[in-house]
Amino acid sequence: MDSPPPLNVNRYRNRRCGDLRTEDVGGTVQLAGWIAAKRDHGGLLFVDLRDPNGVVAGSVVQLVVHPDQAPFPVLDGLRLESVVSVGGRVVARPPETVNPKLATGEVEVAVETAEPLSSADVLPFPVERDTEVGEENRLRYRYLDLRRGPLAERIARRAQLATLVRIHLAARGFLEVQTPVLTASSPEGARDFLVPSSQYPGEFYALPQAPQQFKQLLMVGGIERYFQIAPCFRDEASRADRSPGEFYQIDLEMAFATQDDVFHEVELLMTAITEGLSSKSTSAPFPRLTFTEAIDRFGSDKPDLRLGLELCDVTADLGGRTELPMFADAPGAGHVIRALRVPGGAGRSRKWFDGFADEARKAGVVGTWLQLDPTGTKGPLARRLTEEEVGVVVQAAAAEPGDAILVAVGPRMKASLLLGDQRRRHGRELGLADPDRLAFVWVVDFPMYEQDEATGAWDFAHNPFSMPQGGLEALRDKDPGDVLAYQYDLVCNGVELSSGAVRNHRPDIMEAAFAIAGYGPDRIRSSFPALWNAFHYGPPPHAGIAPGFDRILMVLEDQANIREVIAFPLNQSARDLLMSAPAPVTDAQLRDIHLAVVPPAP
RNA sequence: GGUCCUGUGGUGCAGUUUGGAGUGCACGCCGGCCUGUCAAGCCGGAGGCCGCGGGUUCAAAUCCCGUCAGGACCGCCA
Repeated sequence: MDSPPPLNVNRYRNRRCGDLRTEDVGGTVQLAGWIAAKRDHGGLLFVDLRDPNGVVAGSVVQLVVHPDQAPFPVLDGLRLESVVSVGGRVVARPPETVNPKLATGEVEVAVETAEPLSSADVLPFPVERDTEVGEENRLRYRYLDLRRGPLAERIARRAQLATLVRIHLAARGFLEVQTPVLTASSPEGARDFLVPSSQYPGEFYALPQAPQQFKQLLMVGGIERYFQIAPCFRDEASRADRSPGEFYQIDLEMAFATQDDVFHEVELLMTAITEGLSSKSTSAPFPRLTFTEAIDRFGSDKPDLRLGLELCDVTADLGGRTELPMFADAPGAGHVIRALRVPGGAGRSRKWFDGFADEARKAGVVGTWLQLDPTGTKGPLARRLTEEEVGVVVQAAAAEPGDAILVAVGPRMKASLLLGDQRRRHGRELGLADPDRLAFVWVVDFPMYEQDEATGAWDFAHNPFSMPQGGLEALRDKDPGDVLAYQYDLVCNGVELSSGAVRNHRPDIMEAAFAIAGYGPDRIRSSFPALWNAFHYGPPPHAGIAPGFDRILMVLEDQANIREVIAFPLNQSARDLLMSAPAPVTDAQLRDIHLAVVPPAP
């Protein structure tokens, strides 16, 4: 924690509560703060007075008030968390009453005057005691939750992160440019938040889902390196790691840059962040996995590399070669046979294994298993495979006695993702994730297109502005499913921190790329007119990325919920419980913007 | 749009499986006692539509249906 701000010496206070030490004994002080605790002994009243940010810094000092003195009824009558200014003398505590748990524990302040500055009602939840409080109450009384400390500490860390990012990127030659919050609706992506125009009836601004097009326009405008801690707005459902509505990205873009250049800059930034704000360890350059490798080895496009466990594939060893039909038929059906070792899992209950099989079924995969019990190999596969075949699986999975092996048979992606999910869950459960490590990894070479299962139509898998690897030739000659994009993710400890790409700055390649997804040139022109036009006036090749600001904080602060790193978050269902938003507006307001509300049909 | 979990004095929880009087714990609140506490202590007290509505039953916090609120997840998030 940084040092506190300069103290305004005035009639409220001339010292901070938490600063008082033995060398102050004998001096007269004026203090102000919150009443953190009261201990009334009848003949003697102790009051713990807390500074602003006091819970964070542990900056509390004990006041002593005698019943025959004027301040007694004042302090006696104020409830906890009331605000008071007191004058008094710093005295040394009798040796037997020194409190070694307090920084100020060797002294106390004998109160001579007390002026109440504000009073507090009975609190909706305890501020000082660190009892669990329901999140609904914490959000409704966010100012009290902030006063409690842990949240305030994370918000302070958030400020430090913002400062560090600005100083670091400015030193690396990035220009911070602010882009509009009121802009045009974009046809791709999530649902937009719309802002009706009062000047233009029936027309709308949209809040940006990201400054994507603006930062590319800045490249065309000759800005060599751009960054912004950019607010992004998406009207989409939330998750624990995803705010409904608004979030922040460290948005950056570089002209005449390659994928490697972006990686280098981000590795410098993330290393600076880790070293500056965390006791966790990391090492750069970060390892790279292709999307295909990530799926095959870890069953996820955002693998937690701390877990160690990897999937294995026995399709070549067992597919078509066993008496077990689901294995024998797998290669012919284009299916894979994959397995995951669960350390010490042999003794798990039948219900546990059935749960896995059930999840597999829901995922459109066959799930089965082996238990390497010391008394013998058990599980459905033990009965259906020969001893030799069991040995193949055990060896491939590198399993040891006492382990279980989960096996999935089905389409490559589905089977892998199913086991990847198990890997993540059991890995965390088994404590395989080192909490002191930040395991960054680049996931590269994402496919450019994905095929709709039902219609067979191709669509962009990710960002339509990404440069296809191999350019025009690849688009012309390759099966769309085989075209890779210069598209990359930065993953840390199983959390997707960031997506980025080398952008497609060539109108001709853009036309070809959009054509495969079924969009004609008119569609590009009408959907992205500014970018399309700009790319006809000498756009430089450029590349960028946008690490999630809130997500980085979550990882640094070991928080599973994004609301824990935001001062005033919306709740899961996008309500602001503190400010009561959203809320109806007056008819006059609606008239101004030429809107009428049509309630949903019952 | 869907699935699951939770809802009990101001706070956090137990009680719900197996229906039997709002039964309990810790904290807070109000009052009293108390001159060395720092999670102060002791005594007393107040505070409940068991989220809400309906149903089953002699009887519902408990079982069933619906609904609202909070959370986790699926869909969604270029």
